[in-house]
Amino acid sequence: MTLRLPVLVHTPAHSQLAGPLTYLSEQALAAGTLVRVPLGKRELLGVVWESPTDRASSALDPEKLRPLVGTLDGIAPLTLAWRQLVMFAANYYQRSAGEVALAALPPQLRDLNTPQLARRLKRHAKTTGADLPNNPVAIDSVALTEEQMGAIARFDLEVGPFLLFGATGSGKTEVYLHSVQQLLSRDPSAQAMVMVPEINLTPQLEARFRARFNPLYGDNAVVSLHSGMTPAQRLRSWLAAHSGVARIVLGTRMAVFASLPKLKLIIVDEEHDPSYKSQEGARYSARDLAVYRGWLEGAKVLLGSATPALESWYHSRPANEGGRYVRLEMPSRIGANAALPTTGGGFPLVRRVDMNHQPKKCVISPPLLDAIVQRVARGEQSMVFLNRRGYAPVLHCADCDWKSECPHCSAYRVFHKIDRTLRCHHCGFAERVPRACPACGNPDIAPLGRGTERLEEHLAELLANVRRPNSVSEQWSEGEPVRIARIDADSTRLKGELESQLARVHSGEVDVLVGTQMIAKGHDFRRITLVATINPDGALFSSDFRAPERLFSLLMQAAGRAGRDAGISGRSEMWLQTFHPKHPLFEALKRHDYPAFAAQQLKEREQAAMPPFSFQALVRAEARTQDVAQGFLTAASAAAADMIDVEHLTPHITLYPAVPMTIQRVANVERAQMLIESPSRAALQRFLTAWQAVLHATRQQPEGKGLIRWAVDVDPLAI
DNA sequence: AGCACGCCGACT
DNA sequence: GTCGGCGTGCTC
Repeated sequence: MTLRLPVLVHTPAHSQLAGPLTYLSEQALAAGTLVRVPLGKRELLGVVWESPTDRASSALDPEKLRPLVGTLDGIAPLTLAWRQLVMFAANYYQRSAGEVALAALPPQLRDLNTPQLARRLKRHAKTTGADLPNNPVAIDSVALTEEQMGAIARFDLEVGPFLLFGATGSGKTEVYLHSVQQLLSRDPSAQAMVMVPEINLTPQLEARFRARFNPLYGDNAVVSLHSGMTPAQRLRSWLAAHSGVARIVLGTRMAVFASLPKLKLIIVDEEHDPSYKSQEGARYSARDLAVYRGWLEGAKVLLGSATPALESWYHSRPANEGGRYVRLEMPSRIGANAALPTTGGGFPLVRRVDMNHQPKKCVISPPLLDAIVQRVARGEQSMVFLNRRGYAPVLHCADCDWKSECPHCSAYRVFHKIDRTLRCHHCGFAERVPRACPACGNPDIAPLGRGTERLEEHLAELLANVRRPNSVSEQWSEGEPVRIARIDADSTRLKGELESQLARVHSGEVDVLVGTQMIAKGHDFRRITLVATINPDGALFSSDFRAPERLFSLLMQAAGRAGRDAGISGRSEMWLQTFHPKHPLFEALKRHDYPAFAAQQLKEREQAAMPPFSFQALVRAEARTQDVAQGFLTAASAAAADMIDVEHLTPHITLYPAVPMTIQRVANVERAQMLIESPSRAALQRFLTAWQAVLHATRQQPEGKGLIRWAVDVDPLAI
């Protein structure tokens, strides 16, 4: 008998092909089976989405149904929980299930043909299980602190989800390792997933997990999953996870969709990090999906951070106040020297330089320069942090007021002195720096503002006459010049550059390190005793209501870079140059008091009815002209107003007017957006689901003419 | 998203 | 006279 199978294929949300397509099959295939199906002239990878149905899909001409090509033999069907996760993510983030499902599978699954795949599967089968150590080595247990033991015990006992609020250097990673170890030793088939925000952070975490778990469970026990891997590596990891051979999957946000049939534990490290929110395709939050997936699969979820996202912090308020997460606290730094009262718990001393009382236009204030010079003299390292790469953000002509605008975007091109280019950081357009003003011919065009390149140059000038003590003779007078290095996206473009530059810092070949947030995250610099931030004020009065939260967490992380070595932590310092030294954010930072900062922020958010006290979605539209982009949104909004009455949602949904995006034009495409807000997540979801059809319909209307695309961003991070 | 079909500008 | 630009439309 010929059966009809609903199959998901890669059909983007914009196509008219939503939902599963129906194919004919002679055999009943289990839901979750991977198949190949014809679509038009192409052959695509698909996932059988439900059990076979006899009922004819009403709308479709049965004569048009085509049989599926075949199944991907040797790969077990994806589990119900995985399919439910995909379904939930597709619904919640307003995308098609096919897009989410197929994006979650390794690309090689669709690219390889049947014999190629069979070869890969055979290789995979050979390497599995063969190398299990028959004599599990005793793991080298690290002595745990009281706080760590307390957190682990509660994690073991309670259900969760958990928020591990642990200071930088409090030993969160050891808690992760221990929890995973406990799980794997109790359950011989259980799997764990550990997520980190950035690819850069995977190698060191992988090394630590391998060192701990390979001796126990073999070389395939730990696999990674992130976009920096080759397609072949990704397939290998995916298969290891899917087949249950891999016990631990480490990865970036994409790992949240990995197939782990025996998933029992999910850890999200640095859970506050914005990288967990995808910014293209389905704009999902891997952290939020991790919590949902844990609930789906009955797996424990542990979110870890020294500066949790305000949403997570709010969720972890006491249960009797409505909190849903269990808060585990580890406030102390390991190895902190309590005998040094000035620093308190081994945290760096925060010093604020009031720039109102410094020489005008100075970049590095005299006291900060002096502090850096002192470190150099002592053979210690300093780190100067500026979150803007390039030499200068704008090039300017004082005569005619010309500025280095990008011809394709509503943004300035950044001056990169290293290769003498003006580069647009939005569309990539680059040109050689003109010798004279392109508008009026004035040869005297000047950089405005500064980035890391210019800061590096400036520091070199300021420190030109300073000598570091000669490593052999320790003689101040005969010393060598100060060695300055810069680490940012430009200096680490080539593969392996970041590692080699970090190694130079670690081995002491660098005295002063300049860099963007890249150097503030994750990497341990044991010999740095001074961290300075040049100009953090921008985020204090930003229109983005999340800017203070991001700044606080970035500064806390940056401060955490200083003096992780117990021996020197007592004299490490974090310097802030600011025109607002009394700002509450800096006051809280000085006390290393995240709870106070969070309480103040939450109060503001509550008064302004902003997340987490309201729920938001953003619709973005792109078109050749701003009028078309906004017109489409306005028309869809008007149509929604009618719809809302029907749905009885009016009191719960606020639709704001369509406005140009902050960067209105990128690569000659005009962008507009519209904010939708509701005090109820469920009401917002109901509205968006109903509105989806309206948006599609609006596109067919005259108002949709010329529209390039539109997309919904649920729980957007930046507005 | 692909991949077709389809109608208007600069080239062997 | 063709090659090719990307606008519109279709795929179980």
